[in-house]
Amino acid sequence: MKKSSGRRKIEIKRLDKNTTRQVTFSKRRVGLFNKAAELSLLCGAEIAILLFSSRGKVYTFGHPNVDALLDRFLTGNFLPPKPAEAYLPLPELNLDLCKAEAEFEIEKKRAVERLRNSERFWWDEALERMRMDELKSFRSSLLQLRANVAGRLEKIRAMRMEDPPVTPSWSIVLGGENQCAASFHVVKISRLRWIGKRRFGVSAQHIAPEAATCHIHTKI
Amino acid sequence: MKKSSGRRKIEIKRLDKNTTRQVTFSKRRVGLFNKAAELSLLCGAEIAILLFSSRGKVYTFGHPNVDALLDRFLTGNFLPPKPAEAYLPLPELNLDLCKAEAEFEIEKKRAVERLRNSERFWWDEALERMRMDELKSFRSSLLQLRANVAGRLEKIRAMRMEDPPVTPSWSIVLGGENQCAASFHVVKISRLRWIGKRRFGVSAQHIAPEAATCHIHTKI
DNA sequence: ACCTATTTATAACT
DNA sequence: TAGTTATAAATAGGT
Repeated sequence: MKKSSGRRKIEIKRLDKNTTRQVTFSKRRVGLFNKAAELSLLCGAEIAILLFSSRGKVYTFGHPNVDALLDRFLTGNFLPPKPAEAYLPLPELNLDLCKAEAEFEIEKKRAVERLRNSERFWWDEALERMRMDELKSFRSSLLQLRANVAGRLEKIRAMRMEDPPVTPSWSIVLGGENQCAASFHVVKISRLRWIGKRRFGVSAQHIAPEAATCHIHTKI
Repeated sequence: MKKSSGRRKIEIKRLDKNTTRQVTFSKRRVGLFNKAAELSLLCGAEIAILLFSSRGKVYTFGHPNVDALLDRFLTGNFLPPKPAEAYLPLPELNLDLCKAEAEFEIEKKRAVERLRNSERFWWDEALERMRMDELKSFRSSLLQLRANVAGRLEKIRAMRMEDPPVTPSWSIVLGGENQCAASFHVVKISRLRWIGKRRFGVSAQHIAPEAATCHIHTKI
């Protein structure tokens, strides 16, 4: 005699029964995070997942961890930070690098001024227009940003302490960070169907209104 | 005669062969995003996935879209914005709300000043200390933040236009946003094994060094 | 890209 | 929430 009717095919649409929906959420959440973990390990990829349940709980998955990946995404530093050794300039580049130092300092001063003058503008103006709730959100964003900046500065400082650079510190910048900080943009926005097809970019008439968008970002 | 040897079991560890790794990445990426889409649709959950390939490409999945969810996560607004109707104050609360209006305006002015005076400080100081690469990252963060703020303001404005509020606009704030903006914290940090077990919180001796951490955030 | 033998995930039930 | 089992779905290796 059968002990279970076994798995049955279901339609992929909102589960109406409350208990079923909750059980399915738990099971599939674990399944999703396992898939993410496997992908990460098999292919050396890094993944962050933010999962908001309909009842306001948030589950996150991250390899190596969520915050670093969010930070990388928001700041556009899409490549993982490499070990400091990777940033040592090749000998034959040393001359160029030394020549660049002076220009670099000037460029930096200009950048600071640009930020001061242009970026501060919208901020002042926006503050006036915000309502209280908007102010609160904005403040949270700022705090987050401050934490990110502080964290990054501290990390860099710590690195300098324990690993005194043989090359001038800005050479690390030129050799590595600049490369890492290269700009990216979205080259492809395709749409993923909820049901059926296993592929991106299905033809337009197949796209349901609830379709999610899938972005692929690529170095400019 | 067999047309294929069929699927075979593999060990979950980095795939050494380059082509295999790339093919697997593509296939499993699609599989992962489909799982996320199904979970979202079946259970009414919202999901953002950031996937960094080992070669510097970034793939994102988001329902309804990545940016809104990142914003929600970073600002701590974990509950989805409800439709405006949900925010109408109950009749018996109307008196209190009206009384609150005046205080609210004053509170807002104070908040603006606080932001001006305190938040701008670290920014000025930090700018001076940053190196060029740090400036660039910081600028990216600012641009992102500006985009978020602009988007939010615009959305709110659009909502007001097409749906003139019967109640004063700040009542929406009090009734809804405050509730939504409640603080959360991490109540559980469990670890997920890469291989085998399908569950969080495996005992410590089973945790591989490459284990990912899984956070569960809950309302305080 | 497509194919198919298999492995893996999971819906319903306990 | 945890276990069971029949079955649906994903996918490794090959073309």
